[in-house]
Amino acid sequence: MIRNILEKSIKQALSTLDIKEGKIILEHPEEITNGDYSCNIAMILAKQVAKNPRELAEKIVAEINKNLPKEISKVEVAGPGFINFYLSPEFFVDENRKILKEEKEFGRSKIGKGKKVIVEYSSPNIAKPFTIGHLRSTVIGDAIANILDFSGYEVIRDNHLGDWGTQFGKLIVAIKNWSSIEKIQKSAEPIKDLVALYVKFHDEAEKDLALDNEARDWFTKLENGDKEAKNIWNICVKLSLKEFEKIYERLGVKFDTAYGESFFEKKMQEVLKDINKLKLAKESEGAYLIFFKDDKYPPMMVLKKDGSTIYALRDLATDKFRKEKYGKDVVIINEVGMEQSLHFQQVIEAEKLLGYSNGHDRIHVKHGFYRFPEGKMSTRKGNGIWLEEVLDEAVEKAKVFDKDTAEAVGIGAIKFNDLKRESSKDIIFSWDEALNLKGDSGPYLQYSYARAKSILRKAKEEKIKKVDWKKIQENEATNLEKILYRFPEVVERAGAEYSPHYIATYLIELASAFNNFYGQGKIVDKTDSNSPYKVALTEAFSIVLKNGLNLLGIQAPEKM
RNA sequence: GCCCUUGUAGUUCAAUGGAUAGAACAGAGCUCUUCUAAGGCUUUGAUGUAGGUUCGAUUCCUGCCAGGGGCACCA
Repeated sequence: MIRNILEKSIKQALSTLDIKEGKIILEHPEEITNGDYSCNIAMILAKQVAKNPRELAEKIVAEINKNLPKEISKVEVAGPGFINFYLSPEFFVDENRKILKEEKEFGRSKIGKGKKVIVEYSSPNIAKPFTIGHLRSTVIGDAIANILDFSGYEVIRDNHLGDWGTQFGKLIVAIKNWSSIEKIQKSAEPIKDLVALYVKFHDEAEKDLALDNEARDWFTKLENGDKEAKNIWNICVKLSLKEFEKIYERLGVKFDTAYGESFFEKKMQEVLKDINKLKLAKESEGAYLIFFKDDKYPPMMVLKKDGSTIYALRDLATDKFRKEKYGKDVVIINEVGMEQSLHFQQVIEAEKLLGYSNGHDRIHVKHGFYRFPEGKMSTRKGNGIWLEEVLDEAVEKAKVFDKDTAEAVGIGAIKFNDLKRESSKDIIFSWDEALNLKGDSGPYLQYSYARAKSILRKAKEEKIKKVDWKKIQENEATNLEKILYRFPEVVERAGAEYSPHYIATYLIELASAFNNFYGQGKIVDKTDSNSPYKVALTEAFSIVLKNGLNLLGIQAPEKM
């Protein structure tokens, strides 16, 4: 990569000047007129060498100039002591050529070669609505998995279904009291019925305290393999999975594995044995919990006072299983909401104590809530917005422009709206914002892609010649070229920080540069000798944009 | 009470300790006989507050103010 060439150049200059090198940071200046890369090393080292920063920078530049790599056309000192690098036109031409050659492989790297990673995401709860709240984990987790896969990791995508827990006791009680499992099976909208029952349970339980105990009993029965309980549970799981499948299909999300929590039911005893062996847990108020040294975190419950298990223990069992199945070096990433931060800190700490984890192989990627003016949404109160309705509405809105691509565009809009921001922050949900088809949006990217494709079709019709790479004489690279080559490093950063939004914001910048390029004059023009190169550039743009959209899980329509 | 997290134009978001804090939407003004106007161009407008560290702070540290989340039998 070009970064390495620049770094080497700087290092060489520093060593001839006999300066102990500091950390070399290369960044892109915000103003593109300030060069393609900028280095602040002189300002950092100035004090150490007792020189003023500009003076030092000048010396470094003089050294670099003595042995200037062909990729660099100019190096200069600017501002308080920045060293700015201007890449040569030949470099950009070479990059474009590379993009056309590598096509959908452009941006792929081997950073993660030989490393395995499990990305756990989406993880909806059985018999609960798939709301817009689940969208975040689904979409962000999927993008992270795509990015890591593209970076050479062996990625296992796991949907950790919430198919176990006291909630099922509640559901069984509700079904038995106010409906029947047969009725639900016949229903046109079984999940909505189940949710309604769940909500009703909570309303009734406020008046009738006996219901909660009944629910606990039924969950215990379920854990003990009671036939009736198991049957109801099985049906609920099947109905839910069918519903989820529809959503995943529309979102274009796939999983490699979907071990529900129930799968770990029998594996928890082993974890308990490990805990006991190391004497990590103590009894308190009838329950059984792990206490942390110096109260680093609040104690974590593993068994309830009635002896039944709780999700913390299931999570430990899950990770123990993963380490056994995929090897102890596997990295586990949980894409789960912020509100579970403490839980994951506790789980990870416990896994360190248990020897399941070294502490670096367990990562909680957090995301904020979708927030509404009324406050945090809650399935319990029944005011969550169903994702299906949001998708339908988005698709409906997209039909105004083009019916054929409405599904891809509407869903692209929703996904991009989620992915474009740093995930840890809350999203204040507004229909206008989420369904926005203008500006910094998924449709803007898709539109730009379709437009580029249209130009390429036209170029073919007009029989524009292929570029003769040897004959290209460029004096000044376009802004589009100055952004295109950065894709691989953006992917690298997005992967390193588990942050798809870097790709999202990059793609917007890229598409803007292209649209500006488009606005500057004809691309397909037989009378223009530069036309072949402009067409090649358009193609390079379409390739990079498509690769980027793929990573975000957003479709790129050929026509719109 | 303790812990975590967030405060950037009217609004929604960017910004690897760097240069004149970028976009988009909304507002004002241009721009389709031309490969897609879901576009392009111009323009108005912002770092909650008080300190500290630093050559340099939206970014790091401390206090305060304001939002959000979590803290034992839900997941």
